[in-house]
Amino acid sequence: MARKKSLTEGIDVAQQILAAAAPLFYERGYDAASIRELALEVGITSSTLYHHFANKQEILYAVIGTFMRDFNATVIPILRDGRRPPVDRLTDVVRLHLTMSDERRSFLLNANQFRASLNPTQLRHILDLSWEYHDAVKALLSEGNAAGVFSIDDADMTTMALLDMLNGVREWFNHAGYLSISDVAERYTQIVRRMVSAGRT
Amino acid sequence: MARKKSLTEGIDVAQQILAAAAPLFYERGYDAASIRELALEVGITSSTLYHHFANKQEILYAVIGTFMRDFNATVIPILRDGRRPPVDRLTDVVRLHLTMSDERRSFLLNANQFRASLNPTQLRHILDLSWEYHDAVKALLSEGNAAGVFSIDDADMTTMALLDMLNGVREWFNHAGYLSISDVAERYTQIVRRMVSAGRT
DNA sequence: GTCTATACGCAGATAGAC
DNA sequence: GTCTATCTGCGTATAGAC
Repeated sequence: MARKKSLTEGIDVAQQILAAAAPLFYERGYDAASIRELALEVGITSSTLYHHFANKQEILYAVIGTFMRDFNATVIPILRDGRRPPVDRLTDVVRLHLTMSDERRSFLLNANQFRASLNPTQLRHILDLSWEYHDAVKALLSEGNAAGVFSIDDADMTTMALLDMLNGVREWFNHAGYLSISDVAERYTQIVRRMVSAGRT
Repeated sequence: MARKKSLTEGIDVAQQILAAAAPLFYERGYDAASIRELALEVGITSSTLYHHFANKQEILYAVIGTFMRDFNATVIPILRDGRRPPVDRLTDVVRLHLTMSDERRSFLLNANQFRASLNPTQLRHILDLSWEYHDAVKALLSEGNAAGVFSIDDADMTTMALLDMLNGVREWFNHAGYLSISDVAERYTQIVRRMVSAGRT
């Protein structure tokens, strides 16, 4: 008879390490979180970690990179979907950005916070991913502006303002509060529409 | 004949420590920055640091608290100056927030980043300072809304969005870029006016 | 109020058996 | 692929002389 499998059995160990590292780095900080603590949470020893990753820095890089790639893969196609009205695409992205960065609090677009902990090559790759998203948002704003459905003065600055505002939410949003992340998304959608002067729906 | 005084002579050593600690903590992170490194930069030994502060955590607390108190003392009177039109007060605060957080990059309103490094009492004091500012901004938005010069749906959310957006600037703003902080302030003022639907000037 | 010397622990990382 | 054992250095912090 086949024995019962544990929940995590069969899931790649490297994946488990990343899944444990993400919230650990986010909550305690990269430097404050120790390799031993991480190993303990995964249920392995710290030596085993080094079989899967060359060093601690590579784990950080993998955490940030993996989540940002996922995020971009989800969001960028929506931003670029020319068949839909710009306002609708913008609304969807506001909601998705807030939802994803809440569910996976370790997701970092403002990876700036970890700039000092990554080597130059790693940092460049991360920033490239970040700019991919930024550029797609900016392109949508410009497109809407050209089409006359948005009215903005400076697409670059408006994009920065929008992204910073969305990234800020997970810092203060608390599940225990009276607002759900969905409530916040609804209110933020209204604010964003004002920012781009899209009028009321 | 009185001997020539060095620039820093006579300035309180504790003040010098804070002035050196602020950028160090900001750039390398609180955990990554060592007490020895800080001492070296001030030109004293690490032992001497402990004559002025009980421990490293107290230095962090003093850095954040000092700057936030200064900031509030400058900005809150402007927000509450009932003799001036709400739009003017808001514009001034956008500019001051950006200018001050650029000049003193270590100034942290989103002190959330350091929540794990402060003890509960310290954190509470810092968050109290943060809320003082938040509340003053929110009150201004509500006042303008009631007076009919602003039009916003949710003063709380708009305040959070506004502050996150302003705090975000120092993360990406680069002196080497083509925009000065004053240029950014001008563009952000326009964006903020749209957010509160204050119309064009 | 500043120094020299040092305690003490824990960090990241490695060697080598199984 | 995971373990036990361990290296080595640096971290915060302290003792005590001047």
